[in-house]
Amino acid sequence: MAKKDGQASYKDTVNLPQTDFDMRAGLVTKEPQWLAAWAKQDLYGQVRRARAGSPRYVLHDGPPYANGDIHMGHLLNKVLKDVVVRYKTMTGHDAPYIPGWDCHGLPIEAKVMEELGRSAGQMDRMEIRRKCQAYAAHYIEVQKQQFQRLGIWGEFDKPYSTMDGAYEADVLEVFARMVAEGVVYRQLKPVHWSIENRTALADAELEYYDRQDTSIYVLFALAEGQEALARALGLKEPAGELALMIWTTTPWTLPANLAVAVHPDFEYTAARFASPASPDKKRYAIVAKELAGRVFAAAGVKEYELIGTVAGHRLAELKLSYAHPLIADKRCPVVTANYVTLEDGTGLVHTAPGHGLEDYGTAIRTGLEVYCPVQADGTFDDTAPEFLRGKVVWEANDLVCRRLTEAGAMFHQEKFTHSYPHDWRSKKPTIFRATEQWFIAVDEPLRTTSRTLRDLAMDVVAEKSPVQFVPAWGRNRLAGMLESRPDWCISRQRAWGLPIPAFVNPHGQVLLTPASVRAVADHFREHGSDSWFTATPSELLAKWDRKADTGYESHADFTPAADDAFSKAVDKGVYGPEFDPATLEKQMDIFDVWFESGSSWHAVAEARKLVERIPVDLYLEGSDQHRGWFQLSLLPGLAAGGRCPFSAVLTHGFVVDEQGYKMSKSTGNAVNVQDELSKRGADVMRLWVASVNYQDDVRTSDKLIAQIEDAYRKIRNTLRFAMGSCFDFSPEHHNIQPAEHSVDRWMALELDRLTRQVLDAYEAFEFHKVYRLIYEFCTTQASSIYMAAVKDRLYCELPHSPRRRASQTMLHRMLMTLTKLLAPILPFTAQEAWEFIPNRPADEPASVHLALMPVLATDAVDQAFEVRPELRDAANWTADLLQDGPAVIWQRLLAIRDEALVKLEALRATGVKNPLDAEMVFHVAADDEAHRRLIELYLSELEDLLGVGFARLEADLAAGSHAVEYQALDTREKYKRCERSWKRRPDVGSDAKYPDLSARDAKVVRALKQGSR
RNA sequence: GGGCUUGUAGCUCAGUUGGUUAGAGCGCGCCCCUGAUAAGGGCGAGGUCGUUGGUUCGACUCCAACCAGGCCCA
Repeated sequence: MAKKDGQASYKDTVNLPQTDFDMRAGLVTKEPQWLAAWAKQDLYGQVRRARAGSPRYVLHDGPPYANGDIHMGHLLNKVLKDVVVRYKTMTGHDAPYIPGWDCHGLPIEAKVMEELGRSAGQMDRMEIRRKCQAYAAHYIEVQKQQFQRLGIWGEFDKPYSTMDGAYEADVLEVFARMVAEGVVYRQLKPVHWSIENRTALADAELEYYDRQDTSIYVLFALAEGQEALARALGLKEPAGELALMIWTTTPWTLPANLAVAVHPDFEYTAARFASPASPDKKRYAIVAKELAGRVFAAAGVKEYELIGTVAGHRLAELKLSYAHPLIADKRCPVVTANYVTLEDGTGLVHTAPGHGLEDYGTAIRTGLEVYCPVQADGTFDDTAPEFLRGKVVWEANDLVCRRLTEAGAMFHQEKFTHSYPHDWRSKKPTIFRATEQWFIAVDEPLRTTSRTLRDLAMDVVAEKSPVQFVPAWGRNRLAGMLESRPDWCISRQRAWGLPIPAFVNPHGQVLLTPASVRAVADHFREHGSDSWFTATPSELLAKWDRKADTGYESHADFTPAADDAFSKAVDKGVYGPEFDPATLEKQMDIFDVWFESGSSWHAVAEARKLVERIPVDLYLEGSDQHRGWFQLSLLPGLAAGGRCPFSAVLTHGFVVDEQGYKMSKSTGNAVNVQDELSKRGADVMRLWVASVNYQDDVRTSDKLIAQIEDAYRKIRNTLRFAMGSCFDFSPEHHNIQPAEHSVDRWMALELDRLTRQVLDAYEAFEFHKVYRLIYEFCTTQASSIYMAAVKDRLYCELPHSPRRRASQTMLHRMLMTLTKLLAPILPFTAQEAWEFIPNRPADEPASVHLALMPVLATDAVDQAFEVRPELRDAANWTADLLQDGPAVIWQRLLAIRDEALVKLEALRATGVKNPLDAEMVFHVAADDEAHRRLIELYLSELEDLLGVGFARLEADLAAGSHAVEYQALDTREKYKRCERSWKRRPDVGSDAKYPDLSARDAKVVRALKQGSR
């Protein structure tokens, strides 16, 4: 048919988009290729060199733990960091990023021990350490690959690792400074202890099994304050003995009893009863009123009488003391404690600070000694009552019970079964036993500032502090923890870690001075911390000048707290004079891993010269790190670095499932990073990260990520269409400023608006705003409105026509802008797009990652949006509404577009499926100059914005009307169709030579014919 | 149990100092285009703003309690 031929021939005269930028991303296969290419050309190195000398921006990496594959939490954290680093780089900063790994610690050691199984018992520390070292090294490599696959940029060739000798030496330097500040001390503290393996155990190493024990109710006879108590209770005559009744399931801890704890708010009463031991003698037992019934029922005592009540805090205030039931002449006090409950026992709690964490806390609070008569092998030492010395705690149970019965102190005993912690390796029951531990004092003045660590830390989180918290509540959360935190226990009794470089002399005195620590640090720097286990003290202290070391003297005035237990530990010889390396012995404690990572501000940021001195610009971690890395970097930073290590802290929430529940392997709701990655590619995952508001917990599932993939495609296709439309365009030769009343002008404004809002959002770390802004721009402004509108001129106008070139100018600018704005989030796609942008300006670098973010003409956006409020109401529009900012005029035009589209939709229902088969008539009143002029000026643009074949204006409404009325008409009978532009218009056929073309198209085809001759 | 924190359409997010029928994009449904085509466009239906009280002329917005999540502790 002739018609078909005509179509075919005109198609050759139309400027259809051309591009090789694939519609389908193929990220899964392409991304590894990009990575390989970038590695080959050392693109990261190029970027760093390009920014050398520029203002620094340092995001200091908090080290993930080197075990296992990365999970969604890692992905979230690392991508956020990468977006920050890339954005800062693109705003002209030199933004180095040194990724790190936390290597020491129990999870790896436990895993290694588990894998080794039974043979573990036979291994020495060095064997364990070597296995752990290999394990950590393996996962550093694994995670390094996985992070890089996500497009994370950084010094992956030279990452930091906490098991590196130089790093370890730098941690010790931080420690040495803290020793010099006088905040490091040693003190007893109860820990889970395995008698079998003579070692402290971590919670993870405990297994709970049922065990039968003896539970006993014991009467502690009052020694002092009987009368006062009798009065308080309202007893007429204390015609018998008053005693405090306690309950315990570990009789062997009674020798270490130092106090009885009561709850300040509970009511206590005196229960008069006939003692089974001496039925004729009346005794009064003090118990919590609410528990009295249960206690006597348990003992089978039916006859008793409750007399009077007294509040717990009164009991403490009365200065009572009781006679220790096992130790002659020993008197112990009544203290208060909030952890006392009414669930079990008597409401009075046997307190042995050497054998329980809560008891220990009470001891610290009330000044009790942390007394532990039980030795490492589970036997009692010589400070214990004679009948127990040398006996293991398990046999002591019966001995103690017998002694209590003999003394008439046993009220009742019974066997019972409970869940009890056992050593996971020996499967034997564990005990709580106080051992010497190292601490950082938070309430001792530093020697150089005379202020305590807690005070300094509270300054950092104070309202007026310059340290920035994103989101702001991070400040609060950190403050709450710092306010109430106890001294930091930094020692662990494990193999896989950095040794605390303390030595003991034959007198039992400990050597630990800034100089001795630094000497060991020197040794570690060269040989690694393994040398602690292989070298002799003399070798380790080779660089220590014993005579010159006055470190211990400088601590002569160190009297932390008016606390007996504390002073005693110091007196025990933390700093003593007699230290000959030849006679010293190494101590085997290692550091809490938090001390190692908490020193990274020095071991990395300062040691690697990222900054001359802290603070760095940003720490960015999950919200759990308020207790972890944020806090435990802050303390060493303040003590050893003299200041807070960070200028800003950014926190993100946790990755949870679609319903908002935490992800776990057991419930099977976890999203697997590798699966998603191999299905969708890194850029999709990165876009997901950017799309969520990380300040809260972020929900995810395969379904939700699939939705993000749709968004990715939309963005990609927006770029693609713009690229295709610019195939014959070069900004250098063809740039044309948008015509005054063109939709290009609007696009220019929209691009400026987008750019400013996106850059603002990046600055505020609000990446989900970046995402939303760009995405909505692509769907609405670019795709739905602009590109649809300018298609006709791009396709049908003469290639060099100003009308077409002006739109290409905008599209090209859009390409450059969008690609740059997207680059921090979609590094792969942005680079790919960058290379496909036709005729990139010569002053732009070969890689988008070397480029700088677009710069905005100042306040152009504001001016464009300037509006006079009185003109908001259409009834007030006058001719000078055209004096408003162009963005405001365009708001009105787009409103007109919306209303007209509804009419068009209605017309569609009558059979006009294609808008090109319709014409839009705008009706206004002749005296409504505002609307008349507006539509007149923009009539051709409205035609394209609506996608109709033809648009016209009629000033035929009643005078005084300020409305626009829309009429969508079917033109299939009325006008002929232009076979080139497919528009139905009155001017089709006006050129006799081209009867099937509109005037514009006839002119274009004529020109093309001439041109080709 | 405590500290911090979150709860607006199926999803991701907006909702300005409390003020008319709570918005956007996606998804979904219906339709169109076939010169962005494993693309593009139009229209439409979806919300008792976690619940319950309270303050107020008026509350998604302020207060309280509760419910359900999350992190960290105990």
